[in-house]
Amino acid sequence: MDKKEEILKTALKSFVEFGFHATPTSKIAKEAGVANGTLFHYFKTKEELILLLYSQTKTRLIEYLYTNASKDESLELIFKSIYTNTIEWAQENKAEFYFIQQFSTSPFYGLISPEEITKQAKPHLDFLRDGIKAAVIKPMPVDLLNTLINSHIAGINQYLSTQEFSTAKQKKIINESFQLLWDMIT
Amino acid sequence: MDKKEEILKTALKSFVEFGFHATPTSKIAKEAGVANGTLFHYFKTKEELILLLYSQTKTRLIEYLYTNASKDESLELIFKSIYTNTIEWAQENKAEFYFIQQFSTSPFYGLISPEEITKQAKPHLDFLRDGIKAAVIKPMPVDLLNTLINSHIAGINQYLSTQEFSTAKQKKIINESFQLLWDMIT
DNA sequence: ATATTTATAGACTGATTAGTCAATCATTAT
DNA sequence: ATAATGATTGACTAATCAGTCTATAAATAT
Repeated sequence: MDKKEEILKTALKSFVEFGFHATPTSKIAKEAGVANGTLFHYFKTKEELILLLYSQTKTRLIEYLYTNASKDESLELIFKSIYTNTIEWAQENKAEFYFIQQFSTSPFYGLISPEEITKQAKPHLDFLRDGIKAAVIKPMPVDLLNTLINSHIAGINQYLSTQEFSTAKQKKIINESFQLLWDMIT
Repeated sequence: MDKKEEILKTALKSFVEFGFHATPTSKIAKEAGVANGTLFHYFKTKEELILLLYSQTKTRLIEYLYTNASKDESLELIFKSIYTNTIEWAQENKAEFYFIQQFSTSPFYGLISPEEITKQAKPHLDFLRDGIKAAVIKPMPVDLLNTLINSHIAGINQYLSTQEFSTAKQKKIINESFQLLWDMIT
């Protein structure tokens, strides 16, 4: 029904499989079941489509992370919830997570405005600042902390993706690696 | 003089700036100061050029890491040497390091043979196995360890690249973050 | 009912691209 | 010296691509 969403969904899949420029707009349109011109009705340019796809996907991830993070719990439990949520989302939305990484290490990333980057990082940075204020997390630059945490999660996710683990084994790895990270930053 | 090297060098710069497909072979040839046909004399296809560029760059990085790693020192000192060497290389060869990351999160990565991936990871995995045998490093899957270490380094490098630090400040960050990593895995 | 706006279609275009090819130039071997 | 091999050139091509354009259909407003 919603052709715009259909185009975005199809584009993401194809971008992940073939890359941005190796994915013609004509192919996206065809696989989305719309005409060539329809794609350009919803997106002025291919670049606009790519940029929106990134912003949308990244925003959806961040929104997911903070859904069931009740503020009553301890800092550690909240952090663990965000941590496991990220990996959970990445595992359940492999293409989307991979797309974010692919985009972030592509020249397109330079086209994202600093405001948007700041805005997307804000929830994490605020949380880390709280943790430092409460003397739970080590006093370090929050940017550095955030980068280390993100990298750690990317690494775990890569490890979980390259090999096939049972759900139980997977949970064990996530728990243990969380403990490593938590010990590192506290 | 060496046109092949000149083509590779030019291609890397352009790939980093514009992306793989947004960099025409004609432009690479022009900027390398050779004719269009010359490029295809050295590389059968553009893909071959891209793949060789990755293998070569990755190999050069790995070779650099193990140059001044004398085996007389303690495991910690050897590890620290490899750690700082990686960040040093990444800082001094920003385009090359960025290219490796860009390539690794692109569909091209799937074209690298498993043998080559295994071969490139071997030095690191061997080292980690030694560390576990010597009861210095925590007993965990070496693949997981390696992924965590690589991600950590990628993170630190990103942090150092996005902001401008004095050499002294930079050294301090590297030392402190190494300690975090070392404590985490031992 | 009628007018206006929005959605959809797909043929078309101008520009660009990877790769070819036939022809020289340079180097090395005989 | 001569032959043979490899390096280099740049014009050329067949294919492809992003984006345009005109025409209709559908939805919405008046």
